[in-house]
Amino acid sequence: MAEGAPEDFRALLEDSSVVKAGIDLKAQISALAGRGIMLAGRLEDIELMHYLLGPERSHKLDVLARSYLGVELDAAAPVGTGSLFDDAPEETGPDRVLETAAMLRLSECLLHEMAATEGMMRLYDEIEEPLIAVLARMERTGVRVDLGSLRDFAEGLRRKMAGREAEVRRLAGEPDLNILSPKQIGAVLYEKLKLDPKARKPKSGSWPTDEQTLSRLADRSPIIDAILDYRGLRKLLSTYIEPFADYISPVDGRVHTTFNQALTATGRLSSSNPNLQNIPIRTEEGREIRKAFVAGEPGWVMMSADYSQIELRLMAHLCGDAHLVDAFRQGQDVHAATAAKIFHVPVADVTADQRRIAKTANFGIMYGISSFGLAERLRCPRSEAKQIIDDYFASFPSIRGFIDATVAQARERGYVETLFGRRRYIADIGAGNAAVRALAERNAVNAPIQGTAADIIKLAMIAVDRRLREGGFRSRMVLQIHDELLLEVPQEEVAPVRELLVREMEGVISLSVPLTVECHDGKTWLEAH
DNA sequence: GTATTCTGG
DNA sequence: TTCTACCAGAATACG
Repeated sequence: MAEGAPEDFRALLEDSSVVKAGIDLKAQISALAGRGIMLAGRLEDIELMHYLLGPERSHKLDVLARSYLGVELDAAAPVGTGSLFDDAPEETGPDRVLETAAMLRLSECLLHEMAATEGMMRLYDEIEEPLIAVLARMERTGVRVDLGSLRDFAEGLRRKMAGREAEVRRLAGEPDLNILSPKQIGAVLYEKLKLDPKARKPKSGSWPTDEQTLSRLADRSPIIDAILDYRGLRKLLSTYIEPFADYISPVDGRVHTTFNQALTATGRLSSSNPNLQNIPIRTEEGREIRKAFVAGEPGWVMMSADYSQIELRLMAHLCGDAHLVDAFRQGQDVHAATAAKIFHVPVADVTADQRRIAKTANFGIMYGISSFGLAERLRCPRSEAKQIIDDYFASFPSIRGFIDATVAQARERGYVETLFGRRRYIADIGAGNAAVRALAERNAVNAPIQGTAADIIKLAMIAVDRRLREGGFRSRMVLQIHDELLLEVPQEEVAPVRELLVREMEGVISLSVPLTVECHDGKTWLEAH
C-alpha cells in the first residue's frame, strides 16, 4: 500500500479516528515510519485476525479471498490496473485495486467471525492488535552486534576446526574424507570402523549420523567426539558468524530481525532474517556469540528479564496439583520437590541424579511423554522409564486428570485453548492411524501450556512498552525470546527499569502459583542473562 | 525441493 | 499394536 504513498495521505494515515485495514500492517508501520509518517488508528490486520481464527491455516490474501469472498485474485488480472499510489502502472502483476477491495471486505468478514467466536475479539483487541506497534518498534530499533569481536572469535574457531578435521581423517584412515558428508561419515563409522555392529543399513540407504545417535557410540572411538566437535564449531561459524555481516544495517549499524506474529501453531512469535531467538548459549564457544550482542551507546547496558520456569508453573496452575502448586508457592526447587515425591525420599536427600531425572520427567510430561521417549533421554531401559512415569502420575494424579481432560476436550470440540482463549484446532485427534493420533494428543496437551506462556509474555511486552513510553524512559526493548525480554538501558535507568520490568511482567495475571521474573544487566547479552 | 543437522525456548 | 516429547529457523548436502 505504502509504495509511492504521497504526502497527501499523511493526514489520513496519521488520523487516529480512521481505521486501517490490511495485511502485515507491522511492515506498513515500519515502511511509513521510514518516511516520517506515523500510522495511527485501529489496525484491522486480516492476517492476524485469521491467524487467531485458525493459526495453522494459510493467511495469504488470495486464499482468503477465494474461501471467504469467492473471488479469484490472480485469475484475470488485467494489464495495467496499477496500484492506488504508483504513478507508473505495471504491465503485468496483481490487480491492486481488486486486492484492496478484497482486503476491505475480508476485514468485515473476519471481524464478524471473531465476534461470533468466544474470546477472539478480546484476544485481538488486547493482545495481537496492540502488539503490532510494539513489534514494529522493536524491529526498527534492532540490536547492536559487535562484528569485530565476532571476527576475532572466528579466527580461533577456524584453527580449532582444522585441527578437528585432521583428527577425524586420521582416525578414519581416509585422508580425503569429506567430514561434511553424512554419507561418507556413515560409511566410515558403520562399514569401515564397524562402531555399531548391531546397526543395519536403513531402507533409506543413509546411516544415521545425527548427534543423538553418534553420542551413543562415543565410547567406541574418539572419532565421534571429533566429528561432533567439528560440527558444532562449524555451525557457529556458518550460521552465527559468517552471515551476520550481511545483516548489519548500513544505516544504523544494527541488526534488525523480523518477528513473525502469525506463524506458529501455539501463539508464539518466531524470528527470522536473521533468527535472533536461537543465538547459542549452551556451550562455551557458543556463549562467545552472545558476547557480541551489546548496547548501542556508551554508558548503556543490556538488561534481560526472564520468566522463571513459566511453562511448569502454568502446568501446575492448569492441573491444580496441590503438591506442585505448594512447591512453587514456597519457592522450592520444583525439580527436587518432584524427585522427592516420585522417589519417596525427603527433599534434603534428593541426589543430583534424581533431580536430573525428575527435571527430564517434568519437561517430558508437558510434551506428552512416552516411556520410550523418556528412556531415550535418560539413556535408561524402557522398564525403568515406565516405572518413573508410573510413579510420577501416582505422585501427581491431577496431572493425569489434566492430560485426559485436555485430550477429551480436543476430541469433543476439535480444539484446545489457552487461559486467554487462544485456540489450536487439533484436526488429527480422531485419526485412525495410532501414531498420527498420538501426535495430535501431544499437541493438544502442550498447546494450552506453551500458548498461555506466549499470551502472557505478549501482554507483558505491551505493558512494558507502554510504561517505558509513558515514563519518558530512553530504554528500549530489543528482543523477545519466548520467556525472556532483552532491553538496552542507559546506566541511570537501570534501577527503575529493572523494577518496572519485574512489576509489569509478574503482574500480567494472577495464578494459583506466583509468576517470578529474574532480571540481570551487564555489558553484553551473555552478562545480562 | 527435501532431508539432515544444528541452534534456541 | 505402534511409535515414540512440544514449538521454531538457517545452512548445507543430496537427488
